Amino acid sequence: MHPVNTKKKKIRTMEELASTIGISRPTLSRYFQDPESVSLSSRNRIEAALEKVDYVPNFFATKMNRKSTGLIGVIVPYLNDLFITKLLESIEEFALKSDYMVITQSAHGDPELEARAVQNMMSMSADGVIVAPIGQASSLESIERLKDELPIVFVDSRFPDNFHDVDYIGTNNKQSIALIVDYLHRSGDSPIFLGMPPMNSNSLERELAYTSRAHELGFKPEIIPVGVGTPGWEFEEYACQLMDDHFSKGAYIDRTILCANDRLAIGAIRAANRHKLFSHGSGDNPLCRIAGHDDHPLSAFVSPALTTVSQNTTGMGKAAVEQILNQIVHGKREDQGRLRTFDAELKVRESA
Amino acid sequence: MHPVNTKKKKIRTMEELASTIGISRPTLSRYFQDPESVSLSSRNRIEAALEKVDYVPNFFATKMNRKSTGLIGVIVPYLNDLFITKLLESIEEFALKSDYMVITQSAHGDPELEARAVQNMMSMSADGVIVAPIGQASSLESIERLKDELPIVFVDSRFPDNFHDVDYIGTNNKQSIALIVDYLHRSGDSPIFLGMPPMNSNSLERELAYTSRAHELGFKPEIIPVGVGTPGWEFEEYACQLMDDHFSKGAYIDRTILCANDRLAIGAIRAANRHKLFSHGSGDNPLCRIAGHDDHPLSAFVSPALTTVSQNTTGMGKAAVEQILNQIVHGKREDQGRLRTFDAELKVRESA
DNA sequence: TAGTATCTTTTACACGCGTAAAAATAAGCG
DNA sequence: CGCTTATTTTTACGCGTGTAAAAGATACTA
Repeated sequence: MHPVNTKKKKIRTMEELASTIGISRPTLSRYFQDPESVSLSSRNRIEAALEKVDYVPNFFATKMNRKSTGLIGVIVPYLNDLFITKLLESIEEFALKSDYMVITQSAHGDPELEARAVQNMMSMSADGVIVAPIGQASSLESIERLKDELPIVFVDSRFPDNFHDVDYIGTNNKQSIALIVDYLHRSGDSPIFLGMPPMNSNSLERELAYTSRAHELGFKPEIIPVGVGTPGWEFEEYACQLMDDHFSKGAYIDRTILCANDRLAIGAIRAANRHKLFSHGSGDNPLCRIAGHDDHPLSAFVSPALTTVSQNTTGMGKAAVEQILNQIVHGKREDQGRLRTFDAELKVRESA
Repeated sequence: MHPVNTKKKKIRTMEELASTIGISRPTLSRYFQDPESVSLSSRNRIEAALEKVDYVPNFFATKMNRKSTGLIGVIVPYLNDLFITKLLESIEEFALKSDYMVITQSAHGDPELEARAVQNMMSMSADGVIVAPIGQASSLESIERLKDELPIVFVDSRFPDNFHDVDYIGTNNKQSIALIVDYLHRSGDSPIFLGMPPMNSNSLERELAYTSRAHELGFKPEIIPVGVGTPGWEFEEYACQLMDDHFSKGAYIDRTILCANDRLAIGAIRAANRHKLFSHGSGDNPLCRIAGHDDHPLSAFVSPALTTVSQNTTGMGKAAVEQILNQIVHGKREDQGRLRTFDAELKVRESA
């Protein structure tokens, strides 16, 4: 009737489609898995029919009776963090390039939900799972079961004590922290360290890397004591309040503060601005300096723009996919998981 | 052997589990769907067995032959935006409360991927789909097909011209813009408007709301001309460059700028800071004022802290789930989709 | 042209579970 | 204790597709 917006004929099953084309269903099935696996004449007839028809294969039926589901699961600790979402986008990009579909589940910071996500992955028999764990509060038993059942890769954060046989993709905290510590040390006052709440492996690794580098450079490491109470995931708020308290008492106001990540740094900068620690003096001689870690997408837009080191999220996402595909293809798991850590790059801006 | 970390016996199918318990598989099946639907004695035997055993039902098989899959699909335009991720978390929270599982697919700003996401949702026969469309570039045909097949709800952004029969959850832009315009107007200079690239319905609605309110208040609306070139999704960068250009020429440096969203405002504030438009004069008398829209999680942490209006993301997520559940339960779709728009709240901070 | 090797399609069965209908069991009642 | 009814379990079938094995078609050789 209407030349435009013509409704195509709705076809529900492959059987139906096969009979309207006049071939057998298995032939059609093989076409969908690989168009080359069918003779040219069949291929042409199928493709001609697909033009005039509205058919979507049933997801469940296609995955059900198959050795490989073509699914890569991704479990993230939460979504409200641009570092995580950048990583996620990168993972999806590279998984898609290898014709894998990505199923993402966020734990929303809750170990129970993380355990449920693990269950879902096993239930869907994903070909492999990329896990950015919540951290210390993670449901270790469930992740351990996941490990026994499916290929897995840790990304961003890991468990130092267990899981030695699991591949890990992350930042080379030793290198990245040394990079920024060196810069701060040579460009001015030696830095003190504002850690993040001890939630995942990065917390500890970065603090240790800072201490170690301080010793190497010959200055005394100094860690800002964290407040009481559980800080939760709102790093900006946490750091802002903590530093606001300190600054109010006159503490640390003329120091160089290295923050364990950019979100903390953004909070700290906010606190410093409130106390006018940057605009002090008419010239370009601020009282304090603040640096971060990650190169958060917004770190260039706060004022003063945050000096930091950039994590290679794209590389990490790509590597995570590579590692999981490697396990999927080669099957065997080594006794010792492969570690791939990425070096960071210095991003000197204004805050230090 | 080891008292701790005992590996439970791995059971692969329901059949297997049923036979080890000594009951029939359908009884077990009914237990998993509703433990109450099984006699107490059977229930006890099943639960006792489940303690000693490691069994996860097959996801695909459970969803396959069922009228309702218990899945709610969510299609988002991209993930690198904290407004979107907050919305997503809220949607997941409320979906979970109703025992639905959420499947999220990001289009990564790409209409082709959005179309693929739509296909996936149909392929999985989700019970309903919540769509935050890319915007004008969206693959309209595919969304239209989705609409014909499954219950859907638009959230955040919609298509004004078509889809009158689709439910919509969003911000009451008319109210929210009026709120901030009124505030700016009465507290100082009348605002000029920095729009976002015309990508989704909010772009146009907010600009119109601004113009309309200006007329009502009796001042002349003024819209900052957008630069050439396609701005992409990096709003901060876009606004920062645009305003940096303007400020360099001395344009708008003493004006009140209302930005269509916080990400633009954060970019604009950055540009203003570069030109020292806030720190001008020793007192609290900045040259320019900047306001935003959304209450982005980081807007309180830039300096000056961003004055804005807050979108009720929690309410919107909850409403989206409610609407989709409503469609799922009652089935019938009205000729006219239900619109639920949420009023915003004024957040006066420092930037205006 | 018969015979053999190769490529393609079809037949037949499987996957793990949901669910309606049939069978079995339990409960209630005179 | 026999009969009826309510409850629970089991039998039997189906979901939409993948895939191995059988059948068929085609090409190539002698």
